[in-house]
Amino acid sequence: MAPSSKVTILDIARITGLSKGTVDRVLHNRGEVSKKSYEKVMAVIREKGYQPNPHAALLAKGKEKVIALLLPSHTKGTYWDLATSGLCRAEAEVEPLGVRTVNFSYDQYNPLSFRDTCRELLESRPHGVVIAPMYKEETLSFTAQLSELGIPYVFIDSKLDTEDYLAYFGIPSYKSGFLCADMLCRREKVTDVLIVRIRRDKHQQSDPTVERRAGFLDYMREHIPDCTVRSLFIDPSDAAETDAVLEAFFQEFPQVRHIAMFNSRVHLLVPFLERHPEKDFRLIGFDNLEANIAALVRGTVDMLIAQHPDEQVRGAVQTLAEYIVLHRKPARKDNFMHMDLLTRYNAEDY
Amino acid sequence: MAPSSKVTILDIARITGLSKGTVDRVLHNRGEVSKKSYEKVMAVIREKGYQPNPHAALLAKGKEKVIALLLPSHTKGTYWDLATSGLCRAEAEVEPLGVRTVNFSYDQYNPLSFRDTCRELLESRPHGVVIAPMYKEETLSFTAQLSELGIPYVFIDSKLDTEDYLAYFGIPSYKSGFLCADMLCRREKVTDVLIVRIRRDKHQQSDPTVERRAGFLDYMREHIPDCTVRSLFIDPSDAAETDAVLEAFFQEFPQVRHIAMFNSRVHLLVPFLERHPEKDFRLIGFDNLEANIAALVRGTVDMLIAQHPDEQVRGAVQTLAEYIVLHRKPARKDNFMHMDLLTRYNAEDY
DNA sequence: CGATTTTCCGTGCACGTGCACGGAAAATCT
DNA sequence: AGATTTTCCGTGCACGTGCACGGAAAATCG
Repeated sequence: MAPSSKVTILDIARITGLSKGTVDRVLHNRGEVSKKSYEKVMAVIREKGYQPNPHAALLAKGKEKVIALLLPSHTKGTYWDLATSGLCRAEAEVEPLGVRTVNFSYDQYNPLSFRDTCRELLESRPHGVVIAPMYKEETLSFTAQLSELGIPYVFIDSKLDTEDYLAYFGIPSYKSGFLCADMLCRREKVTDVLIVRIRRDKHQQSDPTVERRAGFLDYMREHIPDCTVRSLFIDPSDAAETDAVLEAFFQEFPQVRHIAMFNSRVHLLVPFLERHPEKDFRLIGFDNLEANIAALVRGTVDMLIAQHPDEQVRGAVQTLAEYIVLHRKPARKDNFMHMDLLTRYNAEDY
Repeated sequence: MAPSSKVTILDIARITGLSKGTVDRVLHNRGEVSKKSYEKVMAVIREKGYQPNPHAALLAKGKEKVIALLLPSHTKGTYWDLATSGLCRAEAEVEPLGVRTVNFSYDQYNPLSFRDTCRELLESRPHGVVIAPMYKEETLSFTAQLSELGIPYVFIDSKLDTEDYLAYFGIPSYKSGFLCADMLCRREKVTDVLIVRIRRDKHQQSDPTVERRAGFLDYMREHIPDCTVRSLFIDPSDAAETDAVLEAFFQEFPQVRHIAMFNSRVHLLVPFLERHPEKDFRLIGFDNLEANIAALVRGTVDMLIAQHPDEQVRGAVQTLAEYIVLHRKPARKDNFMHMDLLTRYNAEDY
């Protein structure tokens, strides 16, 4: 017999001469089966290739599974807001599998909030978890608890070196920095580059921007060793100070035209840049926030590298759902996603 | 009562004082129900918001639905081969919905083959169809037949102006030509450009490359009006002739360094280009074929615009399956997908 | 040996829907 | 009026699995 998917539990019962109850016990190996019967059933399963019918299973047990999402709170217009659309699609896709999602969002600048949210999440006893890790230590202890409870989890955005995560969805951070440099400097003579960074809490240790910067700097060393690279720090919550810092910098270094950022706050520079159109700045940064796209289309931003958090969330939820319900292992553990290059001419279709 | 999804047919039967059989007849409006009963059931449904349980339905009727794919035959290494991975993923995703896919591939250079395949497909009476239209007239008569039979269909790659397609997945062709020009010419002084085209059958009337060329030329007219644009035709099946044609051209116009192609056969130029590294050509073209990616990574090809047929197929199958099984209408009819820009630094992760 | 525990297994109901069958009530006909 | 058709509706089984319950057979004990 070809291992067709038409083999039912009852078929196996008939063939082995046992009852469906016994076959069921073997399939879910919950004991109370003699060795002889166990072997007999297993032999038939191996030969005929039994595939459980997910509909019947779902219908029988009825209870829906729930996937918890542990993400930074997605205020409108911020990076994590981009994930929402993907989440909606994912919800629609896994709904027929009897899976529901629940949001647990935390303040990404507050490690205490992260820890509290973790506890809350654990108490809800979900069947699977999607994590965007921001704090290394806290995440590690959290995933340890998940493992102990046998709850599978998937990383998105960045990952940690735990061994038992089910999958990871994100872009290769180091390479994205490399790409960023190439896009800024190819076909142009560049002698002076500015990197604008976010002044932030030191607590945050699991940050892809660190690796991006490393990739960027390696590219520069390799391809344009005599180019000067300078850094500047801004405060994301203080627009006036940002402007002042930029003014002061370009007063001192008027020859600098090329600017790179390794996060999604590109739009913070836009007011300044648009007050100085004569300088013909070239700014490149990350992520397709609405404000960034708008500046891109206006020409103020030269290029964006998008990492599509919506696709990451969607992939994560889908993978987790299939694993929980159908016991299907993901094809790849590490799913590195496209780094999309956005210019004013291909940004409209997101 | 909130319109929770816990309302079953039996609930409705109890409330209306009728039996589940009658409710069932109303739900599938297959008659044999008095007006009074009909209205009573409908009222309850409107108020309580009945949502059928797809598992029970699928389990009960058992029979699987089938989606037919009408695509050009995807020989290994060609454009349509790229769709295969997306098809596999789609198959896995819709399998729990009880949907199967069947391939009907045709020779894209032979309209007769297209017509024959259409007939064959129709005879198999699928529940839904995915079409990549290559021949306009033939496709129109085909979709007309589908409409008559009440079979929903989805376009991918390019679409026709029929009104009753369920959805479309593809990239905006005109804009992709525009983008192509910008990527070739931004930040560089370009005075002379070559467009390499495929000499092909005149029958083919539904070809996105036409619109891409239009977008490209419009960009040039708009931004670099004094740039000369030349054209060249090659035969995709004759490598020797291709080389000869190219040699002759660049003998005559040695100043040309920038080359654009609006299809996936970029790799056909690679042997010639790699014999002349001293010329420092800049070639830009379409689609992430393995051969193209390899040349991109080597630096022979400067950039590729990828349209990800795998995602198109996946979206098409998914949409169709949800429509057939769950009667869920797609969120958008026209789904314009990303145009991905590929360079040597972001091509590896496909 | 009989009594009791343990091991093992079969039976039967539930999940929610689709659909065929047959039968009661109403409408029409003779 | 009774006989016949039409309209309408309820009942019951099937789909494949999960799981609880109870009971037979085997093993252990006194």
